[in-house]
Amino acid sequence: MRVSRQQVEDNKRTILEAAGRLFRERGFESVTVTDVMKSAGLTHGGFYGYFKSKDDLIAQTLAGLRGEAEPKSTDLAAVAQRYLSAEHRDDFAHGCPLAALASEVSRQPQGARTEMTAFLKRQFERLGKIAPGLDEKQRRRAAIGNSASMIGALILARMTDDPALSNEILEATRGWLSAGDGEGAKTADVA
Amino acid sequence: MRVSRQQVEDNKRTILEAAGRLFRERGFESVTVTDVMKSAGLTHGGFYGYFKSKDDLIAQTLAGLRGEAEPKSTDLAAVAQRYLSAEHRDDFAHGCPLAALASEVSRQPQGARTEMTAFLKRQFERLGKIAPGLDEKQRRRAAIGNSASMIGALILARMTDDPALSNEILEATRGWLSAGDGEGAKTADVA
DNA sequence: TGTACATCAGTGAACGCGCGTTCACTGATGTAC
DNA sequence: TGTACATCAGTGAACGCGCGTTCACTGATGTAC
Repeated sequence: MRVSRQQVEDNKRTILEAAGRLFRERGFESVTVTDVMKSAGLTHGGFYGYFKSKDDLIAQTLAGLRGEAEPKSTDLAAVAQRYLSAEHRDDFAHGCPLAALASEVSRQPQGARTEMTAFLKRQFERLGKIAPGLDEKQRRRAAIGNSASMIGALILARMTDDPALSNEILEATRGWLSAGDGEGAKTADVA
Repeated sequence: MRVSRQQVEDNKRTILEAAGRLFRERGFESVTVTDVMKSAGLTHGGFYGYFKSKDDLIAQTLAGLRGEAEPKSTDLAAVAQRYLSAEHRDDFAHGCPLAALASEVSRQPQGARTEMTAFLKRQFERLGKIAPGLDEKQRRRAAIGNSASMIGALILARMTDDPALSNEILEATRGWLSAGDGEGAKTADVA
């Protein structure tokens, strides 16, 4: 059942999209090659026509994140508001790959780690442009600090089985991030 | 080869300690029952004398974290300094269980999520006592924000395969956390 | 305190299962004339 | 443009393997007298 060249191209994109969703939902290990192919409307046997191995699929899936549309923002508070929303927390499949997969990537081979690192670097650069700060260096530091906070908060909010605590984590982190100095809400150095 | 009651007690503790180390190093899924038992100096067959299932082992291991000694601190900056150190980053086995396992716990059954939630609550309470802030509510917000930042930064520093970026993440987050207001290094609301 | 027996922690072979991967086959696509 | 043939994307059975789990057995521990 040979299919057209166009179909092959479409299928590869469909497979990568399915993998992107499934990996974020359930992690790399729990998702099988058969799961991904079925989700793309194919059978598992055809997989190795597209990818060298499951590891190759993982690396290519992460590389493909480059193409995903990032919501444009000129305001860091707006970014945090969206990132730390209940909707984002509850939508693993289309959410931030760093929050969903960073821990697991630590234990993945080279390819995956390199691709995810590239994604992280772009995130820092993107936030660095809209972060406050007197100079480049301060803006970058703010970009990194804000990223770490948002990603950490989202991971914790997703981890707990206590809904009230989950909401509190999102809300508290939003408030803490946007708190001015007068509130003394940052660290011991301030106190 | 029956062993003494004391030995049984010791073995259970040894198994749980081995599991705590291995799970943090490699994640729940990659660690096998055989790995844990071997690491405890036993064979896999005896496992089900101690635990109902692998899921039960996971839940009991997380419950056992309660007993781990937390370094005493009265200073949030000192906590961050230690938490965001290269040593902590490179020592999965004895490091923070939240940084190592929070993502995977999201996809675990009830038991694991409940135990990890209890651990997280204690962490918030512990930091709430030493966090700056005018009232209880502000201190709790600072405890949550600082926790999210530190955990997120550690996860990202462990994820990347770029050593320079990894160090930068730790250093930038430390600096960002302790930055006063004058530096305008927090969020768009400040700008 | 010593002895005889019951208990049961630990062992290692074996199980069923699902995984990643391979492969012979099929039939629609692409190409040569 | 039509026809004949070569190509090759997709299928589904089969593979080897390692996993979680079970179980008959062993022999040291614990107990009853």
